[in-house]
Amino acid sequence: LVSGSLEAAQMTSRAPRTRTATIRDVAEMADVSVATVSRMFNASGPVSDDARRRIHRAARRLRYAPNEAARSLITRRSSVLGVLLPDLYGEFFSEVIRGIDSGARRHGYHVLVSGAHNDRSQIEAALRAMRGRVDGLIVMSPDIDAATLKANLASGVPVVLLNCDPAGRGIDALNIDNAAGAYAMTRHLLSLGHERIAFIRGAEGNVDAAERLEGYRAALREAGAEHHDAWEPCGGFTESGGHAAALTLLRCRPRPRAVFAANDAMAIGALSAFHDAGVVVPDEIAVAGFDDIPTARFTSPPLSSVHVPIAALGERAIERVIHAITKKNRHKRHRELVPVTLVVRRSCGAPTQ
Amino acid sequence: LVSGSLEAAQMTSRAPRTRTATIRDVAEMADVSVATVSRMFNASGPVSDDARRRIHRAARRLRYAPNEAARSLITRRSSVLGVLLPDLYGEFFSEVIRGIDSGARRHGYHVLVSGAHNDRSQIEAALRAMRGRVDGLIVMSPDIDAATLKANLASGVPVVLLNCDPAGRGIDALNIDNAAGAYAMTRHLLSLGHERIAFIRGAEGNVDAAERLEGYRAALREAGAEHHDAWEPCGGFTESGGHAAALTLLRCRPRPRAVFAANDAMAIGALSAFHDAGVVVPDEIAVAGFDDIPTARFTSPPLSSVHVPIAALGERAIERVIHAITKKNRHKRHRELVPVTLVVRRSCGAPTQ
DNA sequence: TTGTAGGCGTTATCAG
DNA sequence: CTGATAACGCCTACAA
Repeated sequence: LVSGSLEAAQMTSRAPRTRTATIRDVAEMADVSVATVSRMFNASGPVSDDARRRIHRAARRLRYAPNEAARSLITRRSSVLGVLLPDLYGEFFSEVIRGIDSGARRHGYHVLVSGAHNDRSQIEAALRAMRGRVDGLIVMSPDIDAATLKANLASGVPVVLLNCDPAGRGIDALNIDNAAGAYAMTRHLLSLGHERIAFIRGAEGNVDAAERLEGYRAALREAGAEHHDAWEPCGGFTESGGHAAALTLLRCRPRPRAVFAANDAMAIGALSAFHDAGVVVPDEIAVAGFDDIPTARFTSPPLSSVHVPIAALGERAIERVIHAITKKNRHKRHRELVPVTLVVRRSCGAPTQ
Repeated sequence: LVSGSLEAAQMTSRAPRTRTATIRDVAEMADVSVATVSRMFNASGPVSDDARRRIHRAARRLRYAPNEAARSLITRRSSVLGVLLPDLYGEFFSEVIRGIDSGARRHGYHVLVSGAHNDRSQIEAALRAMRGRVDGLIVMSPDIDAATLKANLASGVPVVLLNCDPAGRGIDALNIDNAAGAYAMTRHLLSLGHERIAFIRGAEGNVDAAERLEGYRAALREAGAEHHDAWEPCGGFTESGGHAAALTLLRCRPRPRAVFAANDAMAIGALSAFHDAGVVVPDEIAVAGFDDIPTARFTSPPLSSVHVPIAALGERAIERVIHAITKKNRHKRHRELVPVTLVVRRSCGAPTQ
């Protein structure tokens, strides 16, 4: 009974705000029809200055905000873009998201993220859950195939594949120019006179990892340089993986003169392993990475790397989805390669810098 | 005319999928009422095995997925949680998001992110845009005040402040135990015999930065250790800021014997500065950081740091919002401190390890 | 166990 | 310039 009366008191004290205001409330208070209110909020038709003023005042007093669910029910668009992520690789991931977010904001979209999908069933579940909540989708899960995508997507939702195997035709794809980057870095290492160059591979089954490996091999092949399978340990894209791989490499005979890691995290792990083993970089062994994450310029020695405009990648992806949403018909689907550049610092033993 | 007939042909070939299926289509094909279909999908009432089978089949053939907009219009919930982020600090940020995402997923929620808000008006815009699209909110913008929050939020949307100034009463807050962590690390440095300890401050106006500074000062004061204002340069939480601050410190007389950075990124910048200057860590100067990001164990020398369970922080935040959503009434709003631990590696010159 | 019908809050199409 | 009013797709009493 006591609690009952307390409740009643509370109800009374804040009675006017018991329900969030609707367009109808605003219309009533401003003494116009809901249609007029709607027209004003969407700039979708003429509204007299007088009505405009009254509506504005009423809306502010009622703290009115349109119900987005109702809007998108009739509009058939949510202004939300979905982003499907793989297991996240530290700084690389955070940069991509930053780019995606800023791009989306600039175009008036929101971002719905869903990360850490390992197996296929999880991806399918995420895909289904996004259905109907998003106007477009950016997919970054390397191991998804076009068929799965099509099967679990609401037909008509534009998709852009980011860093995925673009094998499935008919889907927009955006990729880093991994092969060219790895090729260029390997050539650079070769040009420095390092003959025996090892490579620390990225995650198994990852497209970026595979393409980078390919670029490395192509450069070596072309130069007719020495090469052994043992010089290609896998580091899984993590610092600890790179550390372990570097230790393996140290035991190789002949020992490689340079180590090119498929990403910076692994290169950092390798740097630490060499340091602990008392092997001096770059004098005894040169090191290079891929991605050029912010930390790269602050390792000891500073890390040479292949610069990837990570945030720009995210922004570009956003632009592609939005383009697909806007001009849904007759826009050609194609693969786009984002160019990379070499950043030479001290870890690779180049004379300058 | 030609194009007209082409169009017609296309329409014919894919006529059945011209419009995404609704619950009504499923009901018709399964020869039941929409109510029965709804009951089955929401497990909100009895459905005979026979009907169940037919509905299931129809839904699959039609590739039916409920329209979320319509659902949340009537249900008044979207199963979406909003996350408001500040400018993003690399790895720290990506770890938090990972925790948030995994926590949300486990509870059947989606995550709508919105990042990089600097000034107040941007925050307000983001807040307003989230209105009505989210069931709850996690706010990580340090410079937002409770009043702004209340003014721009739909009333009734639960909020959890993450790493923000919890000054505003009546709002849930989750904070790292910054003071205790900084205090403990400073004590540790002191116990190692380092008398002159400098501190690289984080971003201006950031709560974490302020609390960490406070912990450092408290320990120094308590020990009666030497202290100069010049020993507290600001590094803005970035690697390059830490680098610059370290250079400043090197010019101090007397020169500090240890440097405690308010986060690991700055500590890494400092490490690099000392290395370049030929100052050996930890022999000539000890270094310690805060956060214990993954990279910390791979710097040279490995970085001593205050370990923050970053991902766990995100998960905990999710649990708090969801709790608030579920038992909206009578749940006490309070501040919660996440405990931190000391991780001693080689950079601080401790004898072991 | 099932079906009917009345909203949920907006937008959009018409007449005025 | 303005106002009725019909959707949008779904949930949920209530009745059968």
